[in-house]
Amino acid sequence: MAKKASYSKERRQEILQAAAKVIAARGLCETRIVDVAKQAGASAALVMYYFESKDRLLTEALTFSEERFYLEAFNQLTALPSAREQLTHLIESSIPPEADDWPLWIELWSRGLRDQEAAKKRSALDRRWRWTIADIVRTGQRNGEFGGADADDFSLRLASLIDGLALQVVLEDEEVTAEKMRSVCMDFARRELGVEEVDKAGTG
Amino acid sequence: MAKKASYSKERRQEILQAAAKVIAARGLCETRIVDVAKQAGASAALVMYYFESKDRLLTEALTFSEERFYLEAFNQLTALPSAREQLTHLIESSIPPEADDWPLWIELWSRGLRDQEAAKKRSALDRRWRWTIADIVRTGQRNGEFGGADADDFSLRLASLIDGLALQVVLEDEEVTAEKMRSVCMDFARRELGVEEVDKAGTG
DNA sequence: GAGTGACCTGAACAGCGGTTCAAGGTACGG
DNA sequence: CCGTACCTTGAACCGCTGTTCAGGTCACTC
Repeated sequence: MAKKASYSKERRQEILQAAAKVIAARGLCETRIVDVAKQAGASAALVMYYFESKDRLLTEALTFSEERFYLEAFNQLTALPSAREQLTHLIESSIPPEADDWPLWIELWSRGLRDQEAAKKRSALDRRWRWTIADIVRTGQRNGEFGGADADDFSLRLASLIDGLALQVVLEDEEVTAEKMRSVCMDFARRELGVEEVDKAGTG
Repeated sequence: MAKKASYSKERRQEILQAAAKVIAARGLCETRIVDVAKQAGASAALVMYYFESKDRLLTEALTFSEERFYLEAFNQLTALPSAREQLTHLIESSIPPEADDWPLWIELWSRGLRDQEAAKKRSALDRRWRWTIADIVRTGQRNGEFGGADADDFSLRLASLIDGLALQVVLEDEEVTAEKMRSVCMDFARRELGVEEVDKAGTG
């Protein structure tokens, strides 16, 4: 209703990106508007000019950042020729610390517990992520790369596995290294779909 | 070194429990010392008397609460006669909303990103949880209830799956209901270990 | 060159909330 | 009773931070 005109879209996005950076560094609780403003090379008042409140800024920053991550990942995927390679790349790109936005996801989870809007957006992002997996699987099954498992079931299980494992890796559980996460995920995919790991085709 | 004598152990625990309750209700960021004090039927100054700072209170409250949860769950498990029933119960007791401390776990995760102490404690708790699963599996394999899979591998995969799925359920993803989580976990266990679901043996 | 509207800021406001402190119970030993 | 040690509190302190506001710059129009 009382939605303010949003003015310069670019400046707005700069602030969102700055906010995401600060959140990733300091955490949601410890993020001050002044920090965000400094990071964006602006004044605190300007941040308030673009966002009605700190609350809205934070929620938007988190979802904006995850949206961006998804789009980039999706873009990279479509450039790959085979479903096998796509799935391998998807798994690879989920492994910390190369995948560096897990901290933001975790903050989004905790925010989603009380912020209805954040919860809704998070669900939507995750659902799209699972659909992406399922689509890869279906494509692979259609052209004979993959066998067996139901695509939707598989995507839910793989996505959950990735979430659970990445959590351990990010929080530095000694028993769950990035390498361990990789092997567990790839084993899982191989067993369920009959995929062979794609050797990272070398430089020319 | 400069550790204050901790005085009345009971009062201290009352405060910790009160803190956990407030955190679960309001979230970590929004938890005020006054809220905790009110919940514990005490003054804010008393909370400061038992804990050097708000920071320490929060971290201790989270880990204390999870420790309690684990002990209770473990206790229930040992009362069950067969490995099959133990595993089923373990899965059941992880499903929200019956399992009601997932919000606290999520807060602990986000806190673990920056609080070294919280991260360490979380890792330890999770490792112990996985060992518990692995022990059940080994017992079951020894007496012929279960077959196949490597116990440690299985426990990591099941625990990760549970984390990932519970997350979706807690954050109310429409596609992932509690029932869905149950069936996915049980299917996974059945497939990997050859378990049949234990019918909840009725009231004798 | 006055007017307008988008963009931006420094400075001040306001009140919240962690922390401190001086002091009042209360129990117990001598 | 007096002393002491633990437990508890109301009240004050004070720094911090979200938010507001009055105004300033710039570009562009008539």
